[in-house]
Amino acid sequence: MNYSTAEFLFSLLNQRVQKLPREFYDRDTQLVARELLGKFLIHKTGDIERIGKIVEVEAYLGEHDLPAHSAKGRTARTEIMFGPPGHTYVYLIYGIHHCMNVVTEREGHASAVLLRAVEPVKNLEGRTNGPGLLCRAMGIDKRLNGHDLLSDDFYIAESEAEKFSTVKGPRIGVDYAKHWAKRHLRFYIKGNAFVSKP
DNA sequence: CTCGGGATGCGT
DNA sequence: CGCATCCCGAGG
Repeated sequence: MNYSTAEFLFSLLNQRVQKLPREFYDRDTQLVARELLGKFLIHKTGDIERIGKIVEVEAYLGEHDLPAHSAKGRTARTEIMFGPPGHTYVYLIYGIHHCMNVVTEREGHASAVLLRAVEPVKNLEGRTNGPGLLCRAMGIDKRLNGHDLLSDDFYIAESEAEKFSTVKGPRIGVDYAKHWAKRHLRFYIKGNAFVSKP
């Protein structure tokens, strides 16, 4: 695998990389979504460490947000979304692909941020520009549902602040959701080549 | 229990 | 645009 520009930059900053604290996630979901851009998703399995830089996300705003799974209420499936912030919500969609979310805000708020795309930094194979592709490349599946992101094997970290512009727009694949479909709850790094649908 | 549909991705 | 492929949640 090539020593990519992103990996080179990451190695330079490696000593300063810090795991995001619980308080990061325990804030307004749209704010968390925007601030997740540029952060590093890190997953260690065995002796392999996979790293991707988050470049595209979507915010899902709790029980009243029609496309949010928590809009169905508290069920076995959505229980994680109603739980404390800083945990993962991973589910299988269309029987094929996995999607990864980060639970936000206080317990009971039932909000989350969907990770839609990452830029490969380390040990990622295949495409990463979509929620299902991202999970495949990062080795993420339902076994990681409910995982605490303050753990040492699966977490999100920040490095030195990187300058970029953020683009916002309607979420993908929720056209059925009336006025909720029109809200600009999707955010991505402007000009980044790994965004799913620029 | 059955059944309809989905925060996707890929091929036609 | 069709379809893979399975889980979920609603309804009987």
